Amino acid sequence: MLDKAFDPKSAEPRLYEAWEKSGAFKASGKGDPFTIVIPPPNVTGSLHMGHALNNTLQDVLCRFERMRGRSVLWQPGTDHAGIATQMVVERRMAERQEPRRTEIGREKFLEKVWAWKAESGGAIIAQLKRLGATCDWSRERFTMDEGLSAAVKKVFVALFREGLIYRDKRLVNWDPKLLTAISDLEVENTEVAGHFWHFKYPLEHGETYEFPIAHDENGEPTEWETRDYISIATTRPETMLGDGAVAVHPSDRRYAPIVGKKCLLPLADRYIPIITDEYPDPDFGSGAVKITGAHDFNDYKVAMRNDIKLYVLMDERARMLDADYIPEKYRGLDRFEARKQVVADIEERGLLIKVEDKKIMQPFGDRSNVVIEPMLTDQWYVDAEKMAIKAINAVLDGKTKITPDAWSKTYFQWMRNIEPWCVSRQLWWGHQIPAWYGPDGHVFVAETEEEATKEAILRYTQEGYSLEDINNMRRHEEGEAPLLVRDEDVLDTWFSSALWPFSTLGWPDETPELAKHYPTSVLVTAHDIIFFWVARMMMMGCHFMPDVPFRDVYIHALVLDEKGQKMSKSKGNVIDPLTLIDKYGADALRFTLAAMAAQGRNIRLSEARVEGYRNFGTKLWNAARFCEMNGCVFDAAFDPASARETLNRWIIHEAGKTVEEATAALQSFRFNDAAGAIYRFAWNVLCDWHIELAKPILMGEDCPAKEETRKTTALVLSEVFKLLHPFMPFITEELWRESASRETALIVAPWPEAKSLPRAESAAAEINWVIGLINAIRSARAEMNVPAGAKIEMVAVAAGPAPSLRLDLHRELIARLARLSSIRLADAAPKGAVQIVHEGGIYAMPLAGVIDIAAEKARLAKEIEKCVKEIEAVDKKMSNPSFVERAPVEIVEENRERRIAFAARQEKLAAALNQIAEA
RNA sequence: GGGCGCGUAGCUCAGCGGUAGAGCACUACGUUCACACCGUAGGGGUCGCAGGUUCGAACCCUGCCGCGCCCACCA
Repeated sequence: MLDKAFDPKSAEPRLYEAWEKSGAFKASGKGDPFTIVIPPPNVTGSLHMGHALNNTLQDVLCRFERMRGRSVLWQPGTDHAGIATQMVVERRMAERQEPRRTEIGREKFLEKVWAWKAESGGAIIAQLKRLGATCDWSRERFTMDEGLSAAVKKVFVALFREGLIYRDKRLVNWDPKLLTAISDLEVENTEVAGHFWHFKYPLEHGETYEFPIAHDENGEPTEWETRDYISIATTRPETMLGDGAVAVHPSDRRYAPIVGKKCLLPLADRYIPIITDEYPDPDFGSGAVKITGAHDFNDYKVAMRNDIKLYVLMDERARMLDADYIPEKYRGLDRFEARKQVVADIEERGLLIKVEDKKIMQPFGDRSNVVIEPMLTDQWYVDAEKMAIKAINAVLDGKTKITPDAWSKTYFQWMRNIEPWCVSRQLWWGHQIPAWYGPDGHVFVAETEEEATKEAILRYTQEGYSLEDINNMRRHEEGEAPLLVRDEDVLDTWFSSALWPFSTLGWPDETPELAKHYPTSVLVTAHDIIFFWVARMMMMGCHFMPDVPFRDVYIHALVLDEKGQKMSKSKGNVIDPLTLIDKYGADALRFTLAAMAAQGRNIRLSEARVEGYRNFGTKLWNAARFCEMNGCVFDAAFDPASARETLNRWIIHEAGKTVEEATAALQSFRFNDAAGAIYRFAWNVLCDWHIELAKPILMGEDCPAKEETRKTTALVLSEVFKLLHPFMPFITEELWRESASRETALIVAPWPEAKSLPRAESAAAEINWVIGLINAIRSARAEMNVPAGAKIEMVAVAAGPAPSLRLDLHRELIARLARLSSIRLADAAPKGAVQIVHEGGIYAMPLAGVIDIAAEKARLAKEIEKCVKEIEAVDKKMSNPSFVERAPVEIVEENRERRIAFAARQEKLAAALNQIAEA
């Protein structure tokens, strides 16, 4: 006996445990493999709404495919999240007033991180389970576990040997708070209020030139002033101390007289050349640009092109260096203090022309939120441009399909303009780069130190060193030291994530899982990590594997808050999915997310919607209770094709249509369409009509029709459980178990097949006629203010043989649902009756004395008005010759029929109006 | 500066070439033996604006207005 309502709190953990124990999450069976690798959440993380959506959709697909008999592997795991995790642990150490990481050293620190991971790293996994995620937890991986580390090493070494990974000294995005380089993607450019300072750089030897200050309409100069300086503008005055030149555009005639000469770099008291380069825009600012090659990406390029000296100004914390080219007073100052000082000093010397307020784009570290400083350092790079080629082609050729297709454009755009990927990070938590340096600075890349050492010995031997020399190399003044010193840096977290689709399956070993499940079927993710992750998996997968990492990429929405803002911890606008699960159950949250996951659109989550879908679950629960109370028990031996009753054939027909619709939608990732179709069928068709229409039979005398109806109803309800299971796994599984004795759990039950639910168009037409009539009667009753409880008589006027038969067949149903006391046939409508027109028939309800003549007149007039409007619309179309000529025949025919139907209806209504007017 | 997306019922959103839809909210009625987390009936939209294409446009095209996102080196 079913309880009064479903209790998610007690049922969910119980059901989940049963599924897991049963081995349902394992990729067994002989079906076609269906594989999804989970976007590994950060070990530091907890489940947010984005995860909830992402994993709901993956779980919907996995459950759907599992029921369709495929051998489903949903590969789970977590990401070590280098920067984030290191930050979390360091913060915790600080809170506990423990020694800093630099004080305890690398090894001790890493022990602490591992300890932390062991202690609280599993939180998000538990939360995924609460959502109902059917990952194969026995295969859980971590990006820093042994197997994945082996994959990382192998990939790094291979790419290095192929020349696709290299070490280079160039400008990188430096995070002065986290003290590491970061990639372009980890920089967030934000517009901030800044200033634009205009400085004079005096010319050498007090030289002067004529600078045009007014022009005629042709742009010819008309007025000049004599200048002994060149005017430059900057948003970062402190960097002037590192200027190596001033550049102007070669076509800029204003500066032609002084090109090639030198100007004084104030404060630094150096002379720097005035050069030409294509970079300066003559129409912007003064047209002259100070070139600070070591602290600006553009300037760096100019400096490289023109062989301009670079002056590194700052240390790793962005404090001014103690360097001989920096005046003493600035040394040791923070860059922002230095800025103030520089401006003050320039002004004091009378070299400040003006200061403008200006909005500027400033780069911030996405983790640290401090201003990123371009710094000249040695880092490791992946030659992304070369690796992108195969990845681009794979999508072009359709080997990987991105859905919605609009995102492939974004993918291409980024891939085609890709920059070298800086993969080294000056952190401790992560995959330490497998590179070792010899005494002469030569780098040896190998999977192990032994191999690197072997290589080193080989190289030095070939260079003519004897074994003894090599041994001597190991000796420092202090004594024994290793020949090679390992690179301290670790790899970008995304480097290991990029290998996820094959590293989790066992690569580089040739495991059975790899053979069976690669390429994976679909990657489900949000668009904000297309660059970070999808693109890089494509590059790595296409390079190291014989095929693409996934056949489909499904890009889903971002979940936003009610104001349409991205949820973020810093904004404090996060809606916790677990709170919603506690309140409404996991099923309600899942269904809401799926129902709102329309392609190409973001989701603004509203709690009312979750509540609404929780109610849907309850509705289904109650339908099942009804079935239970009325002996509708699932019978595996019952064949829906054997159903004879019209009502049963109709509901089977409708169920078949729904199966088709939901299946097609799920196959093409239209989650919202699938959810909507199932919802409408379950509530608006099965509950609202079938169950209501079935009541008289179910509650009547025992007979074959009753037995068939019981079995049909139970069967259709079972089909709903199946269809709904991917979306609402808990409540459907519970009902599945409670409503019949079954051989298998719902989670592994076969997905419904449309072909086993035969269509019955004539039955559908008949039942729809009944439904329509009931609707019409109800509507008229309400409008005539007939009390809901009152039973009234109905007279079918001059009904033809077909409607008469239908009326006769469904007399009891119609009477019950429309609250009629009797139904009889007559040749004319009785006086003082409300008359309705349904599919050409007139149905009158005599309301002797009760009827409000004026109200009935108004009602009929309103109905007639509707017909007139429809007819007018059709006439307008039909009277247009080109419509009849050019529109498809079936459209024209449809309109013709429409006209006939409405005209007939209007005629009947008019007759009714006429009659009532006489009365 | 490029690129993408969005403006449809009070709110959150489907629909994207042939009769305007859902959930929530709202109004009226309802103790019908599954369900008030319910039922029945109903109100509510010139589908951002202006042009164009088409027999026909919420849907395609162009422009404009408003909003959002991504990328980018204007010092």
